[in-house]
Amino acid sequence: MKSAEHLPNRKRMSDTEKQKRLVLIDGSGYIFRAYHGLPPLTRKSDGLPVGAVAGFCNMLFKLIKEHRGDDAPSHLAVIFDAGSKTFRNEIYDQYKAHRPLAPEDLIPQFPLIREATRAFGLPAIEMENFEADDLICTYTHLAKKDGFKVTIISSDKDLMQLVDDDVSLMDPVKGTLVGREGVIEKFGVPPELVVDAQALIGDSADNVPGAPGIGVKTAAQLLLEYGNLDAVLARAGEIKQEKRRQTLIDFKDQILMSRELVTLRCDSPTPVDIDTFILKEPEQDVLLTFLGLMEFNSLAKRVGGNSLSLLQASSALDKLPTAPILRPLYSATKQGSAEAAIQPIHRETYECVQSMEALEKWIACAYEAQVIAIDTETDDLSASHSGLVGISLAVGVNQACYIPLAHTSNEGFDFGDGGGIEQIDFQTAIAALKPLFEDPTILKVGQNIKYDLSVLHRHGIDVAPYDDTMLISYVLEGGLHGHGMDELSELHLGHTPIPFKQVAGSGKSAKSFKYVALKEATEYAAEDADVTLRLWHILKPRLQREGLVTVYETLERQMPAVLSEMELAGIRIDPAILQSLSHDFGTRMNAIEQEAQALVGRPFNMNSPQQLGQIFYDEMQLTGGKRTASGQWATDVKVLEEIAEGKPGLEAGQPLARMLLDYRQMAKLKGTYTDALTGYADKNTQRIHTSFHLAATPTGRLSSNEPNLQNIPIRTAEGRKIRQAFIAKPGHKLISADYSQIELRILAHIGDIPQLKEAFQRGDDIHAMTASEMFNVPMEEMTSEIRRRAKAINFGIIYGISAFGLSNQLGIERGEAGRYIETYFDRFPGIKGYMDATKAFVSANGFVMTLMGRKIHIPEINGKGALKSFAERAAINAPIQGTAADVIRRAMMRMPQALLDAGFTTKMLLQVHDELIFEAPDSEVEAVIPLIKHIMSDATLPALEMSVPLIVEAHAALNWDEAH
DNA sequence: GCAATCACG
DNA sequence: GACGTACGTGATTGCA
Repeated sequence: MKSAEHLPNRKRMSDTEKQKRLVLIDGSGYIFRAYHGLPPLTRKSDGLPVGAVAGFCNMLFKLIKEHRGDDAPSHLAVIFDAGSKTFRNEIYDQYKAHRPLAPEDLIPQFPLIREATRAFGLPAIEMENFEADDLICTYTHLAKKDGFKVTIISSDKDLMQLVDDDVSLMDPVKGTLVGREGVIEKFGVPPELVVDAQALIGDSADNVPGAPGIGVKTAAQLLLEYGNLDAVLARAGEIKQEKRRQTLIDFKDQILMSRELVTLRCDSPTPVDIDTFILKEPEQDVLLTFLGLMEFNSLAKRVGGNSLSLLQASSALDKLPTAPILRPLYSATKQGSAEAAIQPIHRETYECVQSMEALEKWIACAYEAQVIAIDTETDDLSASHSGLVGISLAVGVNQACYIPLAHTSNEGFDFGDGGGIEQIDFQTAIAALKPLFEDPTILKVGQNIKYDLSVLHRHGIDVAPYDDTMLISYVLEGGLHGHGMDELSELHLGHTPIPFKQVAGSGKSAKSFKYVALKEATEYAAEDADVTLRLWHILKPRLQREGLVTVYETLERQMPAVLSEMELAGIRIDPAILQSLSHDFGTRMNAIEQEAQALVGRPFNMNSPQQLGQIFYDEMQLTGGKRTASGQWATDVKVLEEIAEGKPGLEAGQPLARMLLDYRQMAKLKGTYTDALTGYADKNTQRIHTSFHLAATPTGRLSSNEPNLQNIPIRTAEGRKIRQAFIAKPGHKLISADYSQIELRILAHIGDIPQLKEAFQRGDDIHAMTASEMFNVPMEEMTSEIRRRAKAINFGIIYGISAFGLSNQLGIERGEAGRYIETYFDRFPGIKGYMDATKAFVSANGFVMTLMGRKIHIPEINGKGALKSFAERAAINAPIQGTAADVIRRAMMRMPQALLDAGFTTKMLLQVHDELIFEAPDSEVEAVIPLIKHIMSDATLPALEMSVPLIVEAHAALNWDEAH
């Protein structure tokens, strides 16, 4: 064995200078082995997946224990892959392109595993754009120059190219050392020819093409015969076997590229010096704290201590270098963080940063703090267009600053010179902040951070990692109150931040933030960052205490980045179509208005419900009209339709009601859509950029505003014309993919209704099936009217049905509606059971939960009478609507990476509750649709297996109307 | 700033 | 027995 060979050498050296031995561990390989080798373990207190972390810790523990004594390494480091893309993707975009995505429950464990490494007192090394193998190669070369012996622990055969007298490779599975002979055994060539051999052989796992038809044997034979790859290629013409000769000539470029791909780089940047790899015992309290927090109790015992309680562990917390994902968990135990956060606000301590020296000082503080709050100020409210005016940072309680970047005193006349205001050059400041904002070890906290992500992205900064206090609050207290900063500040800090109105004015006198004087701007903006950081200290630890970490991590945290990308992409419209529709609607409205005024005999406002009530009930003397809640005459569609039908007492209003119905429809379409939408379109790109709100609804649904693209007409033929104006850019198609009947499917699953589940599994018409069950009509004899009634009942159930509501919807007697409901409950008893259980649960707890664990608070359940009934219906609806919302969120979070990994450039543009809209190049349409369907259909996996299939329908077309 | 209306899921 | 209702959004308009 190798060690015997080197024994004399080492002994001799140990008299004077001990032989330095470096062990480099391929951490990424370890992760996957740990993950696949263990059952999917989760942390007991909050369900965070930690199986791979546990396996990894066990391996490190074993490794350290085994490497004590005589031939113990003097230096050791664990090397990781930094990301999925490296310089090799620039050489060959298909490199590793067929690799499957990391499993969902493994992703949050990557940062934890780096943390585990540090807790064991070992350096965790990675470098963006390079693979772990490149770093291993680089450090190996450096170490050899320094007189080290190197052992690489990895099962990756690529590393065999590094083996020589001073470098050996250890297979962690078999525990065997691979030396020169081992390499020859594997490749048939010595280590120095491994790269040439791999270039010929290729690698299907990494998608390295190599030379078609040439395998290990042939490669070795060729290389040994000609000496090396260059010689093989140069003398390819001499090869006798015709096919082999032709392959080597035809695929020369591909083989050379393959060699470039498999050659490890020994010149990658090195984040730290080898000296820092010097091996030392782990600090017991730090390691035990980590193991305690991970709740690895048996390993903690083996390491030596009794397992520590979180509180006892807190003294060790500050010694632990913390990765962002773990930091918040530690903070849960930090007495004082949350307490410090409620100290009084001192705005006078905020600093206005006007020089690079000052900015560099703040950036240094930010690195020290590791968790900082950021906030951007802009010249208007639209994240996709507004200009960046300044940035504020908070690094601690009352430690906040504002960095003005584009302020000016030339109000109304922006000469771009700042009007003599002293501020750092815009690009210089951006360049200085970019590394901080993108540093993977610094957690950036924002309040509604989607806005800041969008603004900063347009200046070349991709903020990561981040937390969002608005979303943390939403997870903790959704349904109890709003989640805007001012409201949260009042609630948790008892502090009223300076209202925006106070600094920028409101209404007509409102001015852009760039004209706000620096003193006021600093107080306002720095306070926002200060408050945000304080809120984070108070709210984030509660996620863990209340068992909501997984909900936050899997349903919220990625959404700001996903939505920011969608909003910035926007969707293209054809203004000519909208203008032509506007003109058409306008002409017809005018004609109707003339007619109606002639009929009434005087001018009146067609848009005034009040005047209409007067005309119908005072002047025309109609009887039997309804009134609204506030006592006005009701003139909504329902009432107008009754009048238009000419019911007794209402005949006189018939012609006018018809006119109004037509007028109203067109006024709505023109005013809300055809006129307004063109105004939202970007002049250059003709694209509309909506804003999605993540914390607007109690159920987890998104909302869309400015403009609302979730209520574009579809139900009438006239309305659908508006959808035709939403188009794909040239060479592209829009793809609309929507979940079919998702809420009813979720109801079938939650209520465990056998007939519904079976019908969905068979793919039956669900409303017809319901009708058949309820009304004892065989499917073959189903009429559209009976089916319509059943459909209304199905929807009614989702809304927390009442006889009144159903009778209203179907236009039938209340008693009859009541009998329908009884029949329904009789046929589907599971639904009654779900409704009763939900009512009991919400009464006892004040909230209900979705299948994915999102809490929806319904405080009104403690009210009386109508308020309580209202709350009960909301409680019945919330888990259904909320689970559907969770499902599409999961799909959305996975979609961008899935598209990217599969090599598509298709972009996700819009979400409309159960539908996603994409823009795809024509060449991708056919292949991308199955991927989209797959991501959406399987969105609940692996966390939740539905007993009903989630079916997704998708179509592509040039416009939204035809795609749907 | 609220009420009424109506567009969507 | 009265209450007053279908669940969840956002935009526009009129009117105080």
